[in-house]
Amino acid sequence: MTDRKVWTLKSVAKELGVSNATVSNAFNRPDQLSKKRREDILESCEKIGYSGPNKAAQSLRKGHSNIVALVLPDSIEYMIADPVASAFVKGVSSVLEKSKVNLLLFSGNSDHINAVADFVDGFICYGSPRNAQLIEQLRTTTKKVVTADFDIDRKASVGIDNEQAAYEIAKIAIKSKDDDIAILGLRLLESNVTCRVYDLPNADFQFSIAHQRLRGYNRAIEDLEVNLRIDRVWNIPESKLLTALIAVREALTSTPRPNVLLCMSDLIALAAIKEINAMGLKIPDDIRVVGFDGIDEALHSNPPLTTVHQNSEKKGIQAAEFFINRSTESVLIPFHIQHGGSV
Amino acid sequence: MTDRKVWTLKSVAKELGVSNATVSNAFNRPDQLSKKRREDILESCEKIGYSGPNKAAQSLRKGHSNIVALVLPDSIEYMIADPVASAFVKGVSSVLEKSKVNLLLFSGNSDHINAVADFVDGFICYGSPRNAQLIEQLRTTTKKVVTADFDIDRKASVGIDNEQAAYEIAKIAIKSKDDDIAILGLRLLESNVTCRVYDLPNADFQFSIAHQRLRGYNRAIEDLEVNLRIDRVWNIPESKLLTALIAVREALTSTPRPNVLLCMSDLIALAAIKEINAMGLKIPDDIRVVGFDGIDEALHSNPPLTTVHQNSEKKGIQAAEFFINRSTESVLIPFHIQHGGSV
DNA sequence: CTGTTAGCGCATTCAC
DNA sequence: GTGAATGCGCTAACAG
Repeated sequence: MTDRKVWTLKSVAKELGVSNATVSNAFNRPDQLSKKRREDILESCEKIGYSGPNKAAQSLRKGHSNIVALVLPDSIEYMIADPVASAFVKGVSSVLEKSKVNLLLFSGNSDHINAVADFVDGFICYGSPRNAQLIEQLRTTTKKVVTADFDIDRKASVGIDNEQAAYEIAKIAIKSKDDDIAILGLRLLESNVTCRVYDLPNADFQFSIAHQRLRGYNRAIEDLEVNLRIDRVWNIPESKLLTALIAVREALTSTPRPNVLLCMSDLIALAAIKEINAMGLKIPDDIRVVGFDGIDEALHSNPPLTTVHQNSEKKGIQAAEFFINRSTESVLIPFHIQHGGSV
Repeated sequence: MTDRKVWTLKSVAKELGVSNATVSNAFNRPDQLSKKRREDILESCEKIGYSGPNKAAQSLRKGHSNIVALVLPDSIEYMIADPVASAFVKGVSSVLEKSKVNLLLFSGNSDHINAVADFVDGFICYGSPRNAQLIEQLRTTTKKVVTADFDIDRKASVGIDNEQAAYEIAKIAIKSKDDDIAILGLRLLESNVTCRVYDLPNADFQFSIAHQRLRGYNRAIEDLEVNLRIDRVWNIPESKLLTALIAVREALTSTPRPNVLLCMSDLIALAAIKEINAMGLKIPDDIRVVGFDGIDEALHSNPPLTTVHQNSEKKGIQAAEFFINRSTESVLIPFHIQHGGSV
């Protein structure tokens, strides 16, 4: 295998007997030289195997790379397992691909956006990254930032009205003042544990979608004048069946057994439905269950899940379009209640 | 909002009254200066808000970036929808994340690897990219390349013995010399159409996994001395239920109706099972079906699918490890027959 | 241990 | 239209 010469713009210019600028212009600024000259040069480059200016050097010089980093809430593996996150990524990538912008996947567990910040034109950030330091880094970066399901002041964002959605679904789930409600929360706490939540953190975390949803539930609970016992709120650290199952079992085996389960994700609700069926209890007669997200699987449970449907793919599309258009807007995307048979 | 100064190594050096090299060394080569000096400098940098050398410039200078491009067979959206591809990506990302290497997703529909080649340390290429030009570009790049389910001469690769696997599963599916076999192929043709295949292309395409599997099927067919009619091979351009359904219907409505379906992916086989059930036919009595891949859904069809199980996630792990270790090996990963009730 | 120098590969002035 | 010069931000080699 003969090692082929590695061309640079400079060496190409010398080879062709023209100046560097001319070669550069041939690739970047057609108006700066005659058509014929340009075509000759491009043809020669093709022939010798020079496929154009080095993009890394170009990026250093021009200050942009045509790459955007998608900051995920957690690991890349987790994103793949989570249908909601996958749908978002799908939406983002469809827009970027059309715009010929490349996508770098960035784990929410990473230490520092610096590892990629200088290579990318900016960040699309989906949900609050597990490593909270990234938030501060994103807040202070000079690069473009669009967030989704999560806000950083003065940055463009897309999301839904989580509080209102939670309020509406809770109103549907709760039918009587005597209902005994349990809330299966998703990432209510910063820590990675599945447990009951007695005290809620005060800080930034209050703005997480989990807390927005919790406020919605609570508002419905107050409106309907029902009582929420102090030991009825659980934290689940990630939206996974097996993780959710732990909290589900705790809730279902507590005495008295709650008869309304407000779940902050469909995956949690589906875990609950499975467990309730396994226990031989009837949904919705013995227990009512509502979810959040509207994933496909929610249509196929027994009974189908009543849930908040949000269009994650569209959210991704919107976020990517905001990025491309350098928007600084914040929008709320519509959601709707999807009626199954679980209430 | 006060615009904070954007520091460069040079401006920081001037500010601190030391030379560029000293600042650079403080970040990159601790052995080149006293501990105290280093700590002082790093602390000052922290204070003024300089978070270290620009990675893009660093990469231009050093020649590596700690980013690897994962070249997908098709769009990113398609990868997300395909459980086999997702599992592969999951495997790759788990290894890269552990090694603190960043992942750029690169669509197999892209025009040219140039768009990212100068930013990345190399490519992991999963399956033959839809845009065949990328293959040639990958062949001639000077960057590191590892391929999976697909080969480029002289590059490291991981895969399974597709021909042998296809041979074994076909031997299980075929039970009599009188069996009437149909082959539902995945990407047997380069073109994006769902249709019968009468002639097979000769060129490079012969080395695709589809053709390896076809050879396996054919070897079993010859071994068992059964006859494969000339109009019994279909091409399906992508492993999707709806796309597969078209070919499935063509096959099932042809006269005489085949009684053995050799499917090159589980998704295709599952489409077939669904359709056969809908037609009121019995599996395996009326028709036998086998798949390829061993995805989770194959366990839950009615009846469960008999298929070739391959560990895609492990394949991803292996590919990423090859990349990290600069391996130039080619390995075949074991597969096994997963017995369901469909034969 | 420190500072100076010369590029990494390129794009943009500015004269001609 | 063209070519030389400057610098994007950095690091490695070298001299001190």
